[in-house]
Amino acid sequence: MSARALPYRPHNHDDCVSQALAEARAICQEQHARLTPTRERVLELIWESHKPLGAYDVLAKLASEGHSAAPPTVYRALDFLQQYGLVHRIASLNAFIGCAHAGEHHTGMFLICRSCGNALELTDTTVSKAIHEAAGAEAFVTEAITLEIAGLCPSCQGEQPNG
Amino acid sequence: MSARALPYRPHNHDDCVSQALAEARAICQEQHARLTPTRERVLELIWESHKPLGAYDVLAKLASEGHSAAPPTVYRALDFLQQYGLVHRIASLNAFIGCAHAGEHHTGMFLICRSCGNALELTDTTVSKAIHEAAGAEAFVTEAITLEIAGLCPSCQGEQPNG
DNA sequence: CTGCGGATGTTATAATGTTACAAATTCTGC
DNA sequence: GCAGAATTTGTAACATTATAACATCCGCAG
Ligand SMILES: [Zn+2]
Ligand SMILES: [Zn+2]
Ligand SMILES: [Zn+2]
Ligand SMILES: [Zn+2]
Repeated sequence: MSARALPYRPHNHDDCVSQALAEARAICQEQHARLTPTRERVLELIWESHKPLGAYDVLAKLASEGHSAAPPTVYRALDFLQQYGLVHRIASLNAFIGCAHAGEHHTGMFLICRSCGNALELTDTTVSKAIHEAAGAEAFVTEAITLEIAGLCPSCQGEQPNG
Repeated sequence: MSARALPYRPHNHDDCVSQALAEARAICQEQHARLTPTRERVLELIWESHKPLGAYDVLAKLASEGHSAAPPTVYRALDFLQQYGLVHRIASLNAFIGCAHAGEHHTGMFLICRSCGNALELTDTTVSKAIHEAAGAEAFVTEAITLEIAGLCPSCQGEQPNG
């Protein structure tokens, strides 16, 4: 598995998509989960870019391609994809993004550019270890971590320092 | 300024409230910001417990005490309070909680118990340093950090390990 | 008094997410 | 293949969270 492209750098994004879909198929097969056409299409739409996409944006794209769809269709697909670690929900944006480390049992940390909207998923053991230790020091049992960093990506610095 | 009580331990919570209000008044005076009755009352309601409170919960409490109020009233007060660092928004819960470190220029990290609902705000320099370094390694300019840990607080462990 | 700016009131609406139940599809044991 | 069970999908209504737009009030400077 090659290194991931940085979202805010020009890159052949079709590779991102096909790699994500291939991994998804493999993971679902291994886990005996059914990556149905709707679920796969939703995953593909989420991967259309590296910008987190709202559920209703996905819904609109589905509708625009003739797929009769209502909110539960999308939310169910997204729930499924989250369950198998194929997408993440970005709580601070009410939006969803494809997981860049599917199947790797990781704690995602997202760098979200407020200018271009792209999000980069990182895993950093120093960070997650520090978090677990801080929580452990309070005798708290960690189950889920939401870590989202808003700011400016390298490409957007200098251009518009302010909104 | 004494150490804060742990939210999930029995404590004299009136002290939490009065300390928070006193700090808020001091901060607003210093910053030439107007802590109007509505804003102060909203802050007080947020501080009614250590559980994050939804905007519409605040609204209901205001209404129940005769204060004619609509959503914008609450959201405006919450915006103001956030702006002056007196409350935090918990993105993963769509809820708000009083800041335990008002005026201290900090990055809050929240331990949120899924059983009792209480949230503890920590500041941990090891964690924030690790986060800033990880973001810096990607040449990302950090502006805001959302860090919310869901799990079980000490008081709730053992009782109901599952939902 | 008068005008100005911040704060609030009021109504309506947008955006996000869920419940409930019916219909269709897929799987399983035979 | 076929009956029944389980999963998935369709559909309509609804719940929750948040904002837009505009009128009004209030404290204060001139
Ligand atoms: Zn890409
Ligand atoms: Zn991931
Ligand atoms: Zn308390
Ligand atoms: Zn705080």
